[in-house]
Amino acid sequence: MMKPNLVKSLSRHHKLTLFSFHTNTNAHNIGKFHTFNHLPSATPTHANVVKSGLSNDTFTTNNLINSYLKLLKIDHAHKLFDEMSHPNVVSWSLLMAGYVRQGQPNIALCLFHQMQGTLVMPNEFTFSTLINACSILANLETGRRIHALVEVFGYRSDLVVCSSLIDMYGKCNRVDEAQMIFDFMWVRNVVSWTSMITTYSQNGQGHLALQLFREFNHIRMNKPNHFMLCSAVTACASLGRLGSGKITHGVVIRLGHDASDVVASALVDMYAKCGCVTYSDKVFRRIVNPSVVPYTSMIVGAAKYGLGTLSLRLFQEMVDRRIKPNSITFVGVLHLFNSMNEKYGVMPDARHYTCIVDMLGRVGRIDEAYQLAQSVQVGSEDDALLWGTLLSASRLHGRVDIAIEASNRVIESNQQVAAAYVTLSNTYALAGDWENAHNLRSEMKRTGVYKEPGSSWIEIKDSTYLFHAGDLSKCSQKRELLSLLRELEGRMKERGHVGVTTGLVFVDVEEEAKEEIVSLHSEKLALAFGLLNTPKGITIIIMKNLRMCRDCHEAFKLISDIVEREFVVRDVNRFHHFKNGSCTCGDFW
DNA sequence: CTAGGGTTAG
Repeated sequence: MMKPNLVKSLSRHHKLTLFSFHTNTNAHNIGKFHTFNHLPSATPTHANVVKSGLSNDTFTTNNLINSYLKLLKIDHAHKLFDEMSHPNVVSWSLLMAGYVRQGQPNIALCLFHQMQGTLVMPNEFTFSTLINACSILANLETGRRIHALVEVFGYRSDLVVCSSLIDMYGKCNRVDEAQMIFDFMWVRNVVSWTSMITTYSQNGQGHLALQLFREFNHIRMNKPNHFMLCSAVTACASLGRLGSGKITHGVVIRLGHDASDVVASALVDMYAKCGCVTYSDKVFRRIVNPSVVPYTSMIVGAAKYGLGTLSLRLFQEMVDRRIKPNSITFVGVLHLFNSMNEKYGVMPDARHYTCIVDMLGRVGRIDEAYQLAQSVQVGSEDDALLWGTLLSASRLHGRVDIAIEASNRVIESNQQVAAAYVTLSNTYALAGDWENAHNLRSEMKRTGVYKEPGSSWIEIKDSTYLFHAGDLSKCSQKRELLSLLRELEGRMKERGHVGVTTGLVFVDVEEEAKEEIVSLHSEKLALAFGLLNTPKGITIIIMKNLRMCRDCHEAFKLISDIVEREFVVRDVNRFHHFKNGSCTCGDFW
């Protein structure tokens, strides 16, 4: 391998020698690079060097830097750069992009800082690289500063710069700002459309993502590529829209993108989230070398539908195939919590502890859950999740004492405050302490804390039906619902579910006054039901609060038996937490 | 000679 410093020093001090050096030695090395690294344009061509070597030192060195970067030798590249007497904007941009690609976007930003101390002016390449760095870091503050410079230097209409800006704002959860850029663009291409669709999709705006996706297809400027299709499929997944998901799957196949592993992974996840684990499996089995991502989707999907054995089998299969599970995989297989660090070297963090608290809490081991929550040091951002989880478990098991403590911790975190109030109030109500329940409600009213009502929806044929929690007023068949529930209870008893409580529990607190919570088994798993008629007169039941629980699955199967029809159930109490920010939406409890 | 989009969780 040639020594860059040698090339450099020769080029600086012995310019005449440079010619012969490159002619003889470097030509040989070019051949080597080519052969060993399969990077056709990784090295400067002989012609480039000859043409510019004597007169343009910067150009030559840039070519060498570029070669080193393509060979992932960033240290060599940086060294060359440091030795340059006149690095230009290309030299700077090259190095910044190299660091971003290498996973060190912070260094790229530092380099820009250094660059600002020189007379070299940034160009559109520099900006798109820097914006990309901010996007990866989800560093909104710096992103905005660079955006300002984009305006100052007159690159606001550059297509690539705008696409990066959309992406950056999207990754920082600033949908409005991303949309502003998109709306003001004069020229757009597939990438800019994809950036916008992805921004919607990743920020809980699946409807807008699908709307924009449809619009793109409607104007027929171009066919969607695998990037765009991925985001569209993800949007369907987040909405639980099986119908749209199937249509998008059709588009994927027609456009020949079904061989893309990433698209296939998105499809696997979409079907799992829409409740069709069978379809997930079909798509999954077509992936020749599935990565940890589709495996995780399958494992989590199976676990959510109570198919614990399948979930664990998939996990075992994954491990057997030497695919390394990551921290997300473990969220789906918490049973293996203890082997996380020992066997796989993944340190459990706040998210995993929250899941354990959830698991202990659900089965009624509240005190252990409480102890664990207390012992874990998590960042303040994760506090709401951790203590909110404990709070809902306390409500489930009527532990007013822990509920008070947990809700205080949630309120202190300043996130999900309204939900904490409601849950605490409901805990009081369930314990028969109506006075405190009402006091809390009045307190909320007085201080203007408002809780968004939770909702569920179900997709049947081409229509989506929406229900609000507890709102059975539009349900014309309340009586049928009740008799159906009785039947369910009876059948569950037949299958050996002892300790089934009969009847309905009314939680009488204002908005949720009419919410009926049905205790279906000894662990007081509360399932709220909605009911509707399909055009064909078939009864469909919607279950709220479906969780990872064997009994849920049992109930689910029973309902399937009764309605004898494929249907989709969505877990509506979902909690969004976006990749790069602390933005939350949806209804956690 | 330099730049931009995608998949897994809670």
